[in-house]
Amino acid sequence: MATRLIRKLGYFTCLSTGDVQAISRLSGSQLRLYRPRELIMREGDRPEFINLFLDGWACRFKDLENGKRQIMSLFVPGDLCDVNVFILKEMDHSIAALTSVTVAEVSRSVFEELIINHPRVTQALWWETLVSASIQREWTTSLGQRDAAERISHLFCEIFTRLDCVGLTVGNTCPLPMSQAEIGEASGLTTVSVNRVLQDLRKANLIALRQRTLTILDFDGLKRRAMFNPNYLHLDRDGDHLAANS
Amino acid sequence: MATRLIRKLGYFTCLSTGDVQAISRLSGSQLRLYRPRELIMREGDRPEFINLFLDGWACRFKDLENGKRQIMSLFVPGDLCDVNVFILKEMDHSIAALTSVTVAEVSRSVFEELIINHPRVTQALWWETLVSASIQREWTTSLGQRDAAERISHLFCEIFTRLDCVGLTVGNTCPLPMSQAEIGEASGLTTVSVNRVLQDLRKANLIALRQRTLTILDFDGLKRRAMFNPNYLHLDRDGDHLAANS
DNA sequence: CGTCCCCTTGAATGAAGTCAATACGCGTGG
DNA sequence: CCACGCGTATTGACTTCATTCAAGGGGACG
Repeated sequence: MATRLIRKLGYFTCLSTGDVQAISRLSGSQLRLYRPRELIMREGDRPEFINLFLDGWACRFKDLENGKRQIMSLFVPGDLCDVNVFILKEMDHSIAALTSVTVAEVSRSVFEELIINHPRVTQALWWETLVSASIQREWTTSLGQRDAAERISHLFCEIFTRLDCVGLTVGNTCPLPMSQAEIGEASGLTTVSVNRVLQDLRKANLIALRQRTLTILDFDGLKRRAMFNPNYLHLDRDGDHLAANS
Repeated sequence: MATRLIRKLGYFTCLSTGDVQAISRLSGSQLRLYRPRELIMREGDRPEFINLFLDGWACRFKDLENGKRQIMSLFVPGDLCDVNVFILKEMDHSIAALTSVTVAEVSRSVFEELIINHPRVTQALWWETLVSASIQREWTTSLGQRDAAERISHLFCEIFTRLDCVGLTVGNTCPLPMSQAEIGEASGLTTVSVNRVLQDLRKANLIALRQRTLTILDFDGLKRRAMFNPNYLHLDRDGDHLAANS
């Protein structure tokens, strides 16, 4: 079921019952399972579906000629992979599962049927697209201007907030199913640096992290350390001012 | 006139005469002029227009609490600033002019009229949106995995290619109206580092750069130095495979 | 029991940042 | 016309943060 997505879009606007049902129908699309590290889309592929992530984590990444890899973004349950990708002839990067992953493969026709008949959902998906772009810009900012500890702290603040709005946190804990190497690939650091930063954050009593579970012991402190401002996630019911038009 | 945008969209698909006329009408929107360094949108503003850049360069940027600034993306003539931004309640970053800038302020109603009546233009604008997102991911990759010389070389390759596809290059030269400090803000480096990298690229006979004009003396060499693969710009007539559906 | 992956730690190295001084080009106003 | 100021570019010396290299430890699993 697409409950994660529906819950997330609720941060943008109030969806009607019909809207909710229409979105639910997306997860009636062909489901596909991937194992950890399995490729979901490969650079050069022609995109044929919009992947709706129902369960598990995945990432976009690019391998460079010099052997380095950058994880450019993360997918968590409730995320959609590029509304309207099939407009592009081929993928310019790859997508891989980080954990076991379940996706619904939404076809072009199913998607178009949805947006033609549900203008409010269309708006909500636009919002989702704009937020994804905003997250990507924030990652650019992190890599450009934040030091190692700030980057990782920021990443953790973002992940916790994103998971919280799809109901995947428990108290001050959330899953974090990434190895230190993968955290490094996402934050432009080496495994060794990630490890040292994590030690520091633990010593400062900001976080605990073990067995792929993150506990945020001092969210305010972590936010301060990260210079984290959640405004870029646009979770404050952005859509309300558009209600009159719907 | 919106000739730059029209020319760019031509890399995606063949537009009909009616499509072209409809896009041209966008530049009949309220025009606005900005001077160098003037703010075009401010963090916290409610977006009310889609800015279509007709002339001059601008940038998105974010100021961090520690006083650092990251330029997250560049706008050159023919670029659109966030199709459908008015869905967001407020801007999470600012946009400033780098040079003197002319924009057309496209209102929500004018924009909606365009996409309702011109499905092929709608597709082309989706393509533009997806390419912008792709560029943002490439910047993330650059900042995460490329060293100083590679970042700046990559930036130059990208800028030249983008300008070329809107007709703003002359031979192997193009405008580059950014100070070394601004190049640094875009590439996550200090002015001093930018200066040293530029010396190196000049000594290697890859580029010349003076008076805000970039000359690429050895594009292949520069691409190699940058690990530049233009696939992420999707300029190879991506739209052709969709022709049957239009 | 051995292997593989992941995490941890120390020491040496290196890329980019910081600090600081100087030079250059250009427009303004005396 | 020249002096001045301002923004921009350049250069050298020093520092620092993160990387690299290398080694070892722990846990899961066949």
